Amino acid sequence: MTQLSSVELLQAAADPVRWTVLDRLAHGTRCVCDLQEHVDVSPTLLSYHLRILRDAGLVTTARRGRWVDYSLAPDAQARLARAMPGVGVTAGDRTTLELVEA
Amino acid sequence: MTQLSSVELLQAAADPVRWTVLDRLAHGTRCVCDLQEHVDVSPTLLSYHLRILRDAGLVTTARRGRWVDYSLAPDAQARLARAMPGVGVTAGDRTTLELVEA
DNA sequence: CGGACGATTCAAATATGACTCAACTGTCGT
DNA sequence: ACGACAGTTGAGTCATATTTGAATCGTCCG
Repeated sequence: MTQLSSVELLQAAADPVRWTVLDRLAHGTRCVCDLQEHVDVSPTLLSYHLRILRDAGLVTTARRGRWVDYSLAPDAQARLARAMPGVGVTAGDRTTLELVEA
Repeated sequence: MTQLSSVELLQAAADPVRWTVLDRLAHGTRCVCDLQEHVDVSPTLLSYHLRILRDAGLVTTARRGRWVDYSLAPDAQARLARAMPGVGVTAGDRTTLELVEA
């Protein structure tokens, strides 16, 4: 997992299934079975997308009995924020809230 | 241009050429000929990628004589920030700088 | 006007990523 | 140990985004 580029990171997030998973994980740790209920794809396909998120280092996993729990990696939000084009330029000190509500 | 989803917006940014263009435009308005020097693809291909950014509403254009100037749309940064997964969750009031430097 | 320049469009070829299905691993309950 | 459950893996198929080359449009200059 050789430190991904900004583009590779954005590509990992720029998919309907993976975006939904990341968004759900932002609420906290979830087992695959929970994620499954939110995406309407086959278990196999979900697994495929989860592997991409794992490989990107955006999520971490922990087995709990039969289940596997997924969590957002601690630095996931920060790495994604840093991956946005024009970050070194705008930044200054605007809050994300300001950007979101602009 | 029917209001794009978060994923569609991220997909527009998640490409090496388009990311580079957006990043460069964050510095200010640039003609195609300037962008051309920063991407190492054929003029035809650059035009293809620029059209995708236009269709996404992330950039605007203005003809100036023989040249065409591209600018970041006023709300581009904000729309991209809003497109990040987990935005409604984290947000609070952390500065982008905090996220970037975490 | 005619040619050169900057940039875009079109149609066709290619490459990449998403998706499917069958087989597999690890864990629990009996 | 057996079978069911939760999830993953691997090898293919298919769709779509990317890429290419030829032709085109608008603008400037001699």
